[in-house]
Amino acid sequence: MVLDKRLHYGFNGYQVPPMPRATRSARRRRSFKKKHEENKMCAFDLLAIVAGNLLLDKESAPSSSNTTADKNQCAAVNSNVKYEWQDEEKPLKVEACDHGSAARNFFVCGPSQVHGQGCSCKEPLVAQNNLNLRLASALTKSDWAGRSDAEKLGNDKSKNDMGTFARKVEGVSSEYREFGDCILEVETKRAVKDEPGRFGMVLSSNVANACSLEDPVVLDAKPPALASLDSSAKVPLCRNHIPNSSYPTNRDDVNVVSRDDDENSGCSHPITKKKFFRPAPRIGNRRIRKIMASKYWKVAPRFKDGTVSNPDGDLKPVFRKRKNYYRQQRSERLYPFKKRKHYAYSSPSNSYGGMSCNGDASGSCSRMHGVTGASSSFVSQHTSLQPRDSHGMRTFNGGASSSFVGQRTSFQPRDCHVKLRIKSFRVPELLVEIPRKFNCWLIEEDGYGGCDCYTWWWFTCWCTSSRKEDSPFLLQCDTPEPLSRCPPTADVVCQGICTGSPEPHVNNLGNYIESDHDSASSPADISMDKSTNSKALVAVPAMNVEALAVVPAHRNSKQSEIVQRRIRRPFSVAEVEALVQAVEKLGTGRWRDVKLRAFDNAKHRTYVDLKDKWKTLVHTARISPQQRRGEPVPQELLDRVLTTHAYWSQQQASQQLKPPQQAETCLLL
DNA sequence: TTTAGGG
DNA sequence: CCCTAAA
Repeated sequence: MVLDKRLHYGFNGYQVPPMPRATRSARRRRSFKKKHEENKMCAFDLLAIVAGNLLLDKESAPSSSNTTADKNQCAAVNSNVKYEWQDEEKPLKVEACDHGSAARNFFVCGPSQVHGQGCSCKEPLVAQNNLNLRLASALTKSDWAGRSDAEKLGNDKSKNDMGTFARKVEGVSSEYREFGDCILEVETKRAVKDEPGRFGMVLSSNVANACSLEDPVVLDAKPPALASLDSSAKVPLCRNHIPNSSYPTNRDDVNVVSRDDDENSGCSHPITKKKFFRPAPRIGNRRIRKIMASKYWKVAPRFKDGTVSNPDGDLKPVFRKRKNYYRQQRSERLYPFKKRKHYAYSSPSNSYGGMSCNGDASGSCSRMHGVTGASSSFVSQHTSLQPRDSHGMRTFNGGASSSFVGQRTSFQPRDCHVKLRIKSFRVPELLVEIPRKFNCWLIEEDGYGGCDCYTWWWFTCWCTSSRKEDSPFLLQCDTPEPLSRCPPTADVVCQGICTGSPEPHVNNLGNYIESDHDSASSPADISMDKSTNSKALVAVPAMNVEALAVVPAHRNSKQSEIVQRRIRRPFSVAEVEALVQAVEKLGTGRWRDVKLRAFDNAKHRTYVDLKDKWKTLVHTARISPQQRRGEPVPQELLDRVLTTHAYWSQQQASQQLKPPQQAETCLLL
């Protein structure tokens, strides 16, 4: 099915409001900063993905299969793909070329998570709340197997507790994990917190082939699918690394064009390359999930020629397990995000053809928070978009009715279950318009030369404007200019953030879709599918169309209001018991000690939580049993609470009297 | 960072 | 649980 002609592509960025002048104290400033960093995180949560067949332009076939893409260079070429970096003054043009061998799917992802919170590699990826799931490397197992140890080790020989190898590049640690036939790189830790806002796109190919799905795939869109990474998975090493530093820095207009002419199934080839950046996590998550699925599908016959097999049988059971796992993991996280305020930007909903979303809660396929200015569109052949101004993005409004079946946009309860049905479609040409002021790097990651490989193209963009090195989050982006209209739409959402950019171009808040029961937030869902013939590759974004609708940014937007809120986790009786015991011993003014003593292993319980819990316990103990709610706490414990509280209160009172006495004593002596 | 309290 | 003033 050939669907839509256009794909509007837009960017969203979280706009940090100007710091109030009144905010003078360092604490206040830190608080402000922290808050917005978190907001930005949220903003990045939402990504959209677009997948489709990317037919390559034979004409542009690169002359060499070699990749020379220097980070600062203009082009990277491999046997099948060519990228070009043009002069700073010129738009970046990227062409994917293939010689009719492989139909490709591509994903376009939004901005990547920029800030990491120092997550440990020991933790499940799902726990890497703030990290990117970088679908960096995608190697086939065979490819992997064919590598020398040295290659596998790459730059970093360290091995983490998960049995995976990690590497650190630019302050980012990542590890390689095996998924199905692929080796994916997952970012596990980011040391550099203050990085420029970025946009990211990931173009992937051949996924469909790898998955070999005949029918549309219905996936449960679970958000932080990272969890899906099997921690036990054996991790291969990879040599691909993120190039160090030196990103180009002065491109204003970027025009990306992907064209395809062919549709076959084969596989595109791999390319070896560099990645300059980290793709959006969420997307990554989705992506990974999908890939994982393929792992189980392996049992199904796979054909390079594109023959399809239907793995459903195997897939479902697996997914169920995974699902639970995700849920469990997720619950450990801080998800979901709480939407304090959101911009209910809504725009006309688009109809997505070929993609349907079924949610447990009707209309709640996904939830997004503050989405603006993001849109994508598939552009009909040979159409190209050119940036028209320095800030917004241009979009095609005309005539593009997409055939995607969209999800509803309204914000839904977080516990929604999302299912996506993806159908295939072809995208003759893809043009991506990137706002000026953002530099972009096309990153190509690749798989390997086999049919099962995946090829990824990454895009990183960020403000060209100088940012404050020391205070990236202090933004003076208080008056963002309205984005150009981005038609509601689409499947691709790209977000970015403009940190410290004096001239915010993109505005907006983060948006994200939450699609799981337990909730974690999940951005766009991606899934791909494969059709019997190469022509029918599919990719789907799980975004909420309406949510993606572009909304002119308003100066008074409250994007900064989106805040994360931890999931509520009632204390169990056992925890109460432990708390009471600790407080009996330590008193009521040493919550940190209480934490260390009794909840050291409960990372989700902070000393503040314990203090709060004690407070509520005292309250609970004082009220009648009829007034109590929640899991009943044994009266015995409540009695101890009162006793303990009374005791320590008295102690504190007496302590306050002592100092003077002691002083007096000293004086007397 | 912790503590203490209001919300 | 959140938010913050205070220490």
